Amino acid sequence: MDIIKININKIYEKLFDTYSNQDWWPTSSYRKDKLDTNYSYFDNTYSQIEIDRFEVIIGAILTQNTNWNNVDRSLSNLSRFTDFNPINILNFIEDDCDKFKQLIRPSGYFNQKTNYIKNISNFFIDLNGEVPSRSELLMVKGVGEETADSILLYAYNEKEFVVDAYTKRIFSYLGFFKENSTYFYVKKLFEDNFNGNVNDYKEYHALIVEHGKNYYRLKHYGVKDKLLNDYKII
DNA sequence: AGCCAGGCTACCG
DNA sequence: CGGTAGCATGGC
Repeated sequence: MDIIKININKIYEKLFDTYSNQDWWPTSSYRKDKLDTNYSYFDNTYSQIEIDRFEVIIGAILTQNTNWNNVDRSLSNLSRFTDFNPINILNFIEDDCDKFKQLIRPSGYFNQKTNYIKNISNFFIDLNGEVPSRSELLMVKGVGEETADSILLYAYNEKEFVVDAYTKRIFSYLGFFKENSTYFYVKKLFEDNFNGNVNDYKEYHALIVEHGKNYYRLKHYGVKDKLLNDYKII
């Protein structure tokens, strides 16, 4: 058996034992505000399942290079004024773009992200309930590799491993690949070696982020990471 | 009081 | 191709 395969699976167990489950999507931590009837457009076309999906998708856009605490407030606002219905969102942006930007202001880059949300809303509507392919998602301006995989994994339960900055920092530090490895290389490494199911994929990514926050911020890269020291690939 | 967040696009050489 | 400026707020 390959040491890489063994350790990638062991690290998952170790992280899970240490941090327990992370309670990410689809369980949202933020407070869902009651719909504001003055601004809601009351579209009823979408089932709750679809709305839940889209809520994850919006979160995936808003959290790009942004702390989840900030995203939280934006999601609260969007819940209140649009109920995460893509039609309501598009109508809202059309109606009062500046106010929409204020809704998502807490999560930063609000000009860019307003456009991204407009794009993904149109894309989602055009899907008509179909599961998007990865390459289709990547054609949406505002959706890059990590966001595409996050959407597929957390909104659609597709078995796609999500690679983020922490994944690269932690596992390059541990010697699994060089720091500049491509997204695709790292993704494949995990998908070829990790034995987990879809839910384990969700958990693994969340655990990596949690561990990264503790030991792999830019200033103290890997410093004091005794937790994973045993799994270093020389 | 700086760093830094669950990145992406556009543009550069 | 690979590398990087710009985007923006809030938390610690």
